[in-house]
Amino acid sequence: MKPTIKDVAKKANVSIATVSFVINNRKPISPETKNRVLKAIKSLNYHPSKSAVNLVSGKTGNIGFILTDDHFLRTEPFYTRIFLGAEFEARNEEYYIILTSVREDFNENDPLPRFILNKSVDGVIIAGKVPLNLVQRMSSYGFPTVFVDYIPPMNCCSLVLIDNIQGGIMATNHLISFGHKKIAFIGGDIKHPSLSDRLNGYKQALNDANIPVKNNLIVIDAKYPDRLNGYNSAKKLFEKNKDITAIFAGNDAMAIGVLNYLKDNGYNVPVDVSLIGFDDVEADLMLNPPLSTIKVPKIELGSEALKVMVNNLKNKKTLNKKILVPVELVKRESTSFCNTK
Amino acid sequence: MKPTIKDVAKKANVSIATVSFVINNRKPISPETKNRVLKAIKSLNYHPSKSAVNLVSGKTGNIGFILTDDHFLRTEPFYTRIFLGAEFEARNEEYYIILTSVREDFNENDPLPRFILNKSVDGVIIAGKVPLNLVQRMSSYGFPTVFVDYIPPMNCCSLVLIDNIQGGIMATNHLISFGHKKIAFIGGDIKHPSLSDRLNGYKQALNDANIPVKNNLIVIDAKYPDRLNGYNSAKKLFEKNKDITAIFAGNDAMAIGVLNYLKDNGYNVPVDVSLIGFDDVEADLMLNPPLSTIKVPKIELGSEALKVMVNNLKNKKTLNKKILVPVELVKRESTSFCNTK
DNA sequence: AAATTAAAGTTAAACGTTTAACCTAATTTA
DNA sequence: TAAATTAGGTTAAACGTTTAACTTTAATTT
Repeated sequence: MKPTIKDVAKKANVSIATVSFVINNRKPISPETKNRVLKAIKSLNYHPSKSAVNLVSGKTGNIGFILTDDHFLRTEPFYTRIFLGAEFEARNEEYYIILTSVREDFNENDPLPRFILNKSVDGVIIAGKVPLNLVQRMSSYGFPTVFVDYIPPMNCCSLVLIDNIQGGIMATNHLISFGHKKIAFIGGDIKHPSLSDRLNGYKQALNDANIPVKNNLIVIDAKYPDRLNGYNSAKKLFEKNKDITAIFAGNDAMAIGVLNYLKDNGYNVPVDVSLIGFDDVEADLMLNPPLSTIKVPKIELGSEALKVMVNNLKNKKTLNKKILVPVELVKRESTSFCNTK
Repeated sequence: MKPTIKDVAKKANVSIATVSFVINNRKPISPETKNRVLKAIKSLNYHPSKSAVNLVSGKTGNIGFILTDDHFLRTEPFYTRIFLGAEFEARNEEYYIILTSVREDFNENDPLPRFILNKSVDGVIIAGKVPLNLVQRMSSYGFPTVFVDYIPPMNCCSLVLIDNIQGGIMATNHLISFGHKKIAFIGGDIKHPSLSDRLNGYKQALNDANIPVKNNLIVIDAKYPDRLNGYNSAKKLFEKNKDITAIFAGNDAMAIGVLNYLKDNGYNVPVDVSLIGFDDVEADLMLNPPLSTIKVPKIELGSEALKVMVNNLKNKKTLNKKILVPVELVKRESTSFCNTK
């Protein structure tokens, strides 16, 4: 039978309250007593019953984690990494994470995640863009909520975001520092805040360097930022502009498409054209040349989200905190000095 | 304040025991009373406290799910799909799944997953190959355990496995049915049970068709079944044998490598050589031609594992049940009739 | 030296369920 | 017709913790 606090108390010859005080060190206990208790705990291999603790504390000790199926199953382990970061941090904080996914087309007929309905969590972390309907219906349950890599339309919660503007600046500055002046930006649907912020960073960096921002060097009409659209956007770009020497792609998937286009059309990367992406995904290293990029620290996004959550939970007040997680320039082989003047 | 069973009892004008009986329908309750209770539950939006239920039942209502980091973060969403299948099934069974990952090099210095140490789960599902040390140390905790897609060295637990032999037979028969006789098998490290079973299926199908099994048509010396090794194995194969008309690759990753080799060397697939893989991963559809393969139902592996788990939990006896989940032939464009005689 | 405070414990209530044991009235069985 | 069973409930104990309230002894303050 699993030992209980009573067994420990009996063995250490103290009351169960004393055992509890030792475990949670809430009250001064003499070193001798404390040692006896600790020894008893160890020898019995005692662990407090979570249900009992939860019952009296009114907490569940669980944190819900929601993302959409397609984010979870995405080829690039982006959101899975975020989850892992959160899970890792949860170990320190003694929380369990209950992961669940919702369909991309979640609607009013779909039931909310079970842990919401049954109130089996203390708070909820939402990663990536999720259907609006979900966010709206959840809000009435009043769970402390942290969004990661997504800004919900309502101003309600703590946010953990990628510092996309700064990343855009860094990527562009990296190209500028190599002497490039004809720098293009290729991004997908600009309604996605991440991409538009990266574009803003691009513009800002050009302005700061007194390089004029030209609209014909900006291709942002693709629906979805994937490889194929990267390829097509590059095509569109180069058919009108021959003298581009550097490209900043809104993410690595598009950058890979751009790279394929450049290769197919006889451009040498980085000798003829420098190319930098954004995200830092595994595939970057398999490329020829390996892709320079802005590294997004996915694990940290997750662990940061969990820290914010725990903080909100401890302070009882749900601050609408916004955290911008810094990104990092990763210089590989796809960027180098500008050869044309 | 969250409503309790007392609030429901008061509102329905019955004792709390009656409410409990209605919820779990353990005792006969008159229709009128039952209705009053149900109505009260609904109007208060009452949900039983999980902690309280767990405390008295001695169960946690949680199932632990363990896999290694690299399996979780794998580019192909194989194990994530298995998890999703389990999670989905868990919804019906009213269990929560607590997912955690361990490092590939998990050793005696690493702590066991928290939910094991704290006994916060009723059972554990282990997906894919995990370090032996983990399995050994866990076993002393006596949790009901179900392994998915991995056969641990000790005979101890329920197993949910892919029917690899049958799949190997199906793939080979598919090629045979197209008139092929010179059929090669390319697999990686044959110590992995999945691959060796697929090879066994291949041999069995050839035998049944009275086609001699030739060792020079079997390449199984690659360390790891990935694309690169698929490419190299194909090279090795074709440098010695020119008259091969069909290839069965042990998994899709290797098949993709094989396809690349064939293209690089002027072979037309499927006109010159038919090619079939195993797994059915997303990348198959992006190929030219799309790859014929044996589909492994990942979601079902997970849901099956959860069903077995729940069964073990309910019957109190942990049966060492073995389940072989059937696979399915997916005919695409990479296989067709044999053109040489 | 008396009064106050602090240290180190103990006791018992509370958390929200389930369930064994009990009760009453109505129905069935012999 | 008396006894036994069944339907439809209630009461109270139990699950394993935390914590407020209390006690005793020792140390500190005035």
